[in-house]
Amino acid sequence: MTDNQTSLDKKFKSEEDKKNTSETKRERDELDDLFDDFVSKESLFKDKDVLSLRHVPNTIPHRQKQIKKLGMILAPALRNDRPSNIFIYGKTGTGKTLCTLHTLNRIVERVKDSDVNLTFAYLNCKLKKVADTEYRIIAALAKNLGEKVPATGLPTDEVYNIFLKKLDETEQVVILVLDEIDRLVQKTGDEILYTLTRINSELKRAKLCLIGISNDVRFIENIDPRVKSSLSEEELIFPPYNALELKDILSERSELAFTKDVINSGVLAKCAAYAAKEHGDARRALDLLRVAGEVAERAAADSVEMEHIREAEDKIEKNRILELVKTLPNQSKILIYSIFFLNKQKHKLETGEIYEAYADLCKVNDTSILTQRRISDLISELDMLGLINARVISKGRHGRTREIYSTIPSDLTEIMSSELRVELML
DNA sequence: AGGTATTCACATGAAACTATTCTCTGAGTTAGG
DNA sequence: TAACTCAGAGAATAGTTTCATGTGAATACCTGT
Repeated sequence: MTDNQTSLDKKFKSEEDKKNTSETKRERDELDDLFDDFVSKESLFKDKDVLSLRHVPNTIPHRQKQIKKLGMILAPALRNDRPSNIFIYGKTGTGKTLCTLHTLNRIVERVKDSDVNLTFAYLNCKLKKVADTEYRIIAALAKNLGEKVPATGLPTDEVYNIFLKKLDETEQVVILVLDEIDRLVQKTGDEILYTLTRINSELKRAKLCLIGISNDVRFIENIDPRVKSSLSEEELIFPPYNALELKDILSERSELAFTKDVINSGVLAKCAAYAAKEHGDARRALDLLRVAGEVAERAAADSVEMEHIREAEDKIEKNRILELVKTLPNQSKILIYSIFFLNKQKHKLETGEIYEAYADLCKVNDTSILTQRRISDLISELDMLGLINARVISKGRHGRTREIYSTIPSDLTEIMSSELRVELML
């Protein structure tokens, strides 16, 4: 056992010494050239921001129907009446948030010069530490109305009262958008929704309208029926975009984002097809286009070609995995590092050997060692994330175990391994 | 040969424990009247 | 005296461990031919 351990230690250590040698001398002049090139070359992009997720475009193709309906539902606000509560659902990247914000912005703009007092608050319930508990939601809302509340220390109903009081101070219509509302309910239960839907009966002057946005269609089915009926007075469904619609969106944005003739329609179609394959997610399509543009620019090409798309696809996927691994808890990082490491010598691994390697690594890293039971669960989690492939097999007399191997291309595991090693101080 | 029992090496579940984060409370402090 | 802060108590929660039980098939062991 101990022999085994020290040899493993050595192996882990020996690899990091290999590469810190040759790069320093010629770096400087090359870097100068690179900068010169970059400055002299004209950018492919006119305005890269248009392709970013934050960008709110002026027109939203293929969503007129939804926007119109939203507008119709919200229109009573123009007359200082309370619009019906709305429940919106649709998959990610189908423009739910975008359309909602667009419509709200327009309506607020419209109302600006009149004497109607209309505001809206947008909260993304997914954001940790911002809006993922009842207290935080209310606190965030109160802040939104210009009321200071301490981040902690007050009873929830106290904050609630502060919020109520401030809200009712003036005659106004407040539209509250709760994005990813399913996360909120998942974490904290539907009590808060009940409170919020009932709030209007306690208000004298102000009126509150709720807009709930959810990715999960089934979400509305398993919440309190009282909440259900009052939250979804109106329902709005955003279907996924198909490839043609995605192409329209892309071409519209690409005209704004790129300089002329950089992109031909074949490339756009390819982007759209790729994203349509992934359940019509416009966000992905735009991302892909942006990265492809960057790749092309880096390759000093005059236009974005198919191969750039392919490369971008690859790059995005790699980034996604990298991001995933980076956000893993420490123990899982050690675990996946040991899997990567063992994978180099052997394709198919078993729980037992991984656990041994993991335990050794923990000792090296001076971290507490979790039990095999827990590791077993962590392995399942990694499997769910798609970082590894694990399936239960029975090897007869030799027991039952999981057969485990990494699904990540080896060049990427190399990169991650070295990053993890630095991070974990192995 | 065919059938049954054993055994391995974990998987899977449930309950108990722990550490961390949230809420709440009341004492102390501050500021305004 | 009301409003505000803040430390610390208690509740809720997530992450783990402990204990118990389950699993599928290669292998060992019988049994009767």
